[in-house]
This record gives sequence, C-alpha cells and structure tokens, in this order.
Amino acid sequence: MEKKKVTLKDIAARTGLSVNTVSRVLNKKPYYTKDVEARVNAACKELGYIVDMNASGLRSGSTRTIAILYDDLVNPFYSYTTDIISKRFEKSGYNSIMFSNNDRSPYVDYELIRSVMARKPDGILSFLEPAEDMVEFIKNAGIPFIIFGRDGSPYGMAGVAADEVAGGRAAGEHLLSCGYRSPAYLGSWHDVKVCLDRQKGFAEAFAAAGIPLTEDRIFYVREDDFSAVIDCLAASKADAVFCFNDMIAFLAIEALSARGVAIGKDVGVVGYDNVQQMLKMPRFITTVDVGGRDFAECGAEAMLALLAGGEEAPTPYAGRHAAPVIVPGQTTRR
Amino acid sequence: MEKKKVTLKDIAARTGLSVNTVSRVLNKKPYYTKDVEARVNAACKELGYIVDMNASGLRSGSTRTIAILYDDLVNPFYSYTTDIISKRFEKSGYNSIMFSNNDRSPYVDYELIRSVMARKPDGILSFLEPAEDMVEFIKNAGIPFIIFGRDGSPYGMAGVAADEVAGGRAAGEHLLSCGYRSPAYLGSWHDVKVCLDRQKGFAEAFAAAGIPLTEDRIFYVREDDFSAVIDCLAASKADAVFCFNDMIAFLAIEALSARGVAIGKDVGVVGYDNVQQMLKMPRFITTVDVGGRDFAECGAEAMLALLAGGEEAPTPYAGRHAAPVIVPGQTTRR
DNA sequence: CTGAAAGCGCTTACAG
DNA sequence: CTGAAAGCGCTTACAG
Repeated sequence: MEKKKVTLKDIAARTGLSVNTVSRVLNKKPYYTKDVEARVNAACKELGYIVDMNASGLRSGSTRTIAILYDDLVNPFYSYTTDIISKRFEKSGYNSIMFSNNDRSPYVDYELIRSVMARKPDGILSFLEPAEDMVEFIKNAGIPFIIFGRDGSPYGMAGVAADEVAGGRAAGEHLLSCGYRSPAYLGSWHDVKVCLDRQKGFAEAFAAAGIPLTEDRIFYVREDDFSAVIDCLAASKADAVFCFNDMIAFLAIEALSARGVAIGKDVGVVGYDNVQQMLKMPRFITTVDVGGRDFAECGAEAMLALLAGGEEAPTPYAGRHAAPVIVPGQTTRR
Repeated sequence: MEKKKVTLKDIAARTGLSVNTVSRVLNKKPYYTKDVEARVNAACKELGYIVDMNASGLRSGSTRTIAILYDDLVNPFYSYTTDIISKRFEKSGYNSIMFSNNDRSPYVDYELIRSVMARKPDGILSFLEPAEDMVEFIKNAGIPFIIFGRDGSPYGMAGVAADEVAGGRAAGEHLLSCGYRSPAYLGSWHDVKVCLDRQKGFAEAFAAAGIPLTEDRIFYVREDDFSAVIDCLAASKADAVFCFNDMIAFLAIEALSARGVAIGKDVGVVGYDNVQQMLKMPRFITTVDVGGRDFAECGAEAMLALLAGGEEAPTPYAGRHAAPVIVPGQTTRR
C-alpha cells in the first residue's frame, strides 16, 4: 500500500488553480491573494504534499545542495567541523551531500570532482586540496568552491584557513620551553601543503634556538607503515616529537610507550587540532588548538555568503582563536 | 568564463546519433554496436560530459542517493560508523545526503522526514528512532528505511542492532566483579529505547547479585543540566557508574574527578561504544565494545541488499562481536 | 540495433 | 493577480 505521490498537479486540481499559481504560492513569489494562499496551504496539508527537490533543482538551476568533500570522518577534526557546518547549512535550507576520496588520495582528483558535479551542488566545501591539474577545471566549473582548513591562495581559490605555520611554531616553542632539544616531525602526506606548513613553523622555532630539524627526523606516515616509522623514531634520540595531528599523536604515544619511552618526561609529544576538547574528553595530550567551533562556523558562513551572491572571496579565518594556541597536556613536561 | 554545460544533446550532435542512443550506451543498456559505443565514449571524453543525476533521477525514479539521519556527528560512534557506511555506499554508486535533527529531538519527526523525502532518496538509514506517530507514515512512504544501532522490531521496521541489554549486563557484571556494590546509571534521553535497554541489562546484573538499581540513582542527562546531575551523583554513595555512552563517561569522569572522586579506585566508571578504539587512542576508560566496523558494514550491506531488491528484512547484527564485550581500562579497579 | 516522442515534477518566461 | 506553454536533462516506452 504505497502512498501515491502527490504532485503540484494534485494540488492544482484540488484547489482549482493552475500548477503555476500553486508553485508561486509555495515559493512565496509575489502576486497572489490571501484567499489563494489559504486554499493552497490547506490542500497541501490535506494531501500531504512534499516538493520534489530534484525536479525543482533541474528547472531552477539551484539544487539547494552543498557538497562536502572529506578524507576521513573518523578524525574528529572532520566530524566535529562537518557536524557544525552541515547543521548550519540545513538551517539555511541546504542539504549536504558527502563525498570522500575513498582512501584514494589526499586530493580532489577528476574522478571525485566528476561525481560531485553530477549532483549539481550549489557549492562545494572541500577539506581536500585540489590536485594541481584540477585547479583550472574546478574554477571553470562555475560552482562556488571553498577549501576549508587550507590556505586557498596558492591555488588562487577561496579558502578558510588558520595560520598553520604559526601553529607549528607554537608547538616548537612549547617543546623548547619544556627543555626538549632534539626535534622530530611526524607528518602525514608529504605533499600536502598544510602538512608542510606546520613542519615549517616547527622547524623555524627550533632553528631560532640554533637547532636544525634534520631530514632524518622528518617522517611522513600513513597508517600502513606506521610501525616502522616509530621504530626509526624510537631509535633516533629525538625528544621533541611534533605530530601533524592528534590522531597521529595518539598512535605515536601508544607506539612509543610500548617501546619503553617515557612520554611527557624523556620525550615530549605535541599533536594538533585539540580533538580532546571537541570530544569533551579529559585533557591528555599537549596539542595545538585553532578554535574548532569558530573555525567551522567561519567556513559555513563563508560558503553561505558566496552562495548569497557575495562576489568577494571569503576572508581567511579570523575568529576568536585566530592565532593557534598551545594547550598543554600530560605528554610534555612541566 | 563559465564552461558551457555539456548535455546528451551535445554528444548526440557530435556523434550524429540520437540522445536516446547515447543514453543507452552510457547506461550500458543492451543493443548498440562497438562502433557506436566507441564514438559515444570518445565524444563524451572530448567534450567532458558529466551526467546530471538530478535529471536522471527525476525521470528514472532512482536518485542513487541514500539519506543518513543522525543526531550528532561529533560522537565518534556516529562519525566512525558514518565514515564506513558512506564510503561503502559510494562504492556502489550511491551518494549520502546528511540530515540531522538539528538538536531538536532524538526522533525522526515530521519536519525531518519531510525534508528527507523532498530529496527522493532511494533509501534511508537512520541513527534516530522514529517518533511514534511517524512510524506508519514512514512505512507508507515506500522508501526502504533501516534503523541503525537500534532494534527495529518494536516499530515493525528493519533494524540493525546489537544486543543492548546484554551490553548493559556486561557492564554491570564487570563492575560487580571489580567489587563495586552501589550502582548508578547515567543515561541520555529517558525515552529512547536503546538507553533503557542498556539500563535494563545493567540493573539485571546487579539484581542478580541482590542489589537493586534504585530510582534515585538513575539519571537522564543532556549537557545542559549535566553539572547538577554530577553533583547528585557525587553526593550519592554510588561507586559503580555506568554511562550510556563514552561521551557521557568522559564528561562524568572529568566532573567527578573535579569533585575529588578517585575514579578507577573508589568509584568505577564504564562507558559504551569503545570510541577509543575507533579513534585509535590509548585505552583509558573501561567501556563496552560492540564491534564498530563489523557493525557499520553490516548496516551498509543491509541497506544495499534492501535496495538491490531483497524483500527480506535485514538480519539483526550478527558480526564478529555479536555479543557486546567489556574492554577494561583505567576507570575500573583490577 | 537506432530514433522520435513523451514525460518525470517542477519553475520560468510570457500573456493576459 | 492568474494561467497556458515551454523546457530543465534525462530515461522510458514504443516504433521501426
């Protein structure tokens, strides 16, 4: 007993009006009488009318849909941010369609952007950086595109970003202030800009103290070869380990501890994102906070502003925690 | 310099075929020659054709879209599960559209289901239980609907669920075995079945030891009034605190610790979901694990099976960790 | 094996 | 203020 689909035609028949007029009332376009409005609303309620956004979008050119491109929703940085952003979009009448790289690459590649465009979203908010050869393609697609959590300027694109170099520097300075003197960096993909920016700031901090971050102390890891990297790290005499994000820091802490390293004493470990606060967990690791909620809201507003027709590029992130701050935990001394 | 939209018409013109034939080739419907296929593919590539799924869905009746209804993506149980499910859907050519209750209620209410139906998804996977008065409506909508993480049978709906009562019992038995004797339950919404099921199992375990879980030791909390509840809890002499999920457990641990309670010694705290493992964090709280990955995959497969036309209701979850198991941490003795 | 026509459910011009 | 027609880009019958 499947319910028959109720369309505008049914409402028109019920009210004795044309589908055109019914549509106009429902979309609150100017020019209709109170009486007509009441009749339409009554009929819609009675028959249980629900608009078909696919049809609407096809004709009008606006699907009221925003694509969110992500890598890994397990990382609380993504899920926390996505939660805020997606709910904000909903409040403005936009639904979010999720697209992942399905563990292929850290980039927006052709395969991905193609499936996104097939959905004709009004806008695209991407946690992923575009592949170099996709930049022009994306710009030409004519769909507002925002890179979230990454600086867009190297691509000539809109981006909502924090100062990653400053974040890395803060991590380095903190470790120095704790008395650690041998830096190591545990990065993620070696070619993603945000990863290199944090590394850069970190190296700068130690360089200022006359200590170089040497090549053999820089590691780029995904989970596959993680164990081997930790062995290298444990073998090295590094005592100041800065991780690209908290997820990597958690892994590193577990792995180093298992190898007998006294974290928070002999070795200091600093993560990034402050996912503990996002999850309202007890503070454990020392990490760099970029103000998750403000950051997310800034991204959502930037996208909505773009959709509302603002031509100007969204301002880079400038919320409360504009400057990344160190949040001390138990994985560094003091 | 917006790129002109390339449609089937353009491909037809380019190849000298009809749009009909082009469509047939692209959808791999029977009956076309190798030659035609090659010409079509060449033209699509050359012109950069990308199908419009909105138009396709409107005509064909299938949008290749699945709605995911959630409460709070910040909770790793949701984000971890959603990550796996959404990626699995993508692999089968379905995109996920996210719908949240926007912090309104723990239920699928009319407002929510209405916005879902406007998108004409092929299926709905819901982390939220339906409101009582929506059950019939949803059934009649004729869209495959799966309740994930909740038993569907009370609603006569398909559900992929673990044995929540057994999970609660496991928590209770563990706390008993640690020597704790005064149980308290920190639940979430008082009227959600899964919350009551865990409570039931927990109470049963203590009842079997001759210890009742009394009303004044049962709390239903959302974050707003959390602080007050913890005060009650700290004031009570409960030493066996079972929390509805890990997120609540984290809050409770922090709050109790701040009030001078020695967690893991005088008082044992057990959570639920094992989000630590999902996030690959060091094990800290004692929790109940239901086998997150298997669970999620089971949900995704159930949905896809339903969409593939299987009439049979999805089997309740029966993965590797079919029975919830206790994962000991530092928040209980021993 | 291929094509001309109709139609999915809307919204957009255009008339009146 | 309201309506008849056209059309968004596809896919589905239906002919040939």
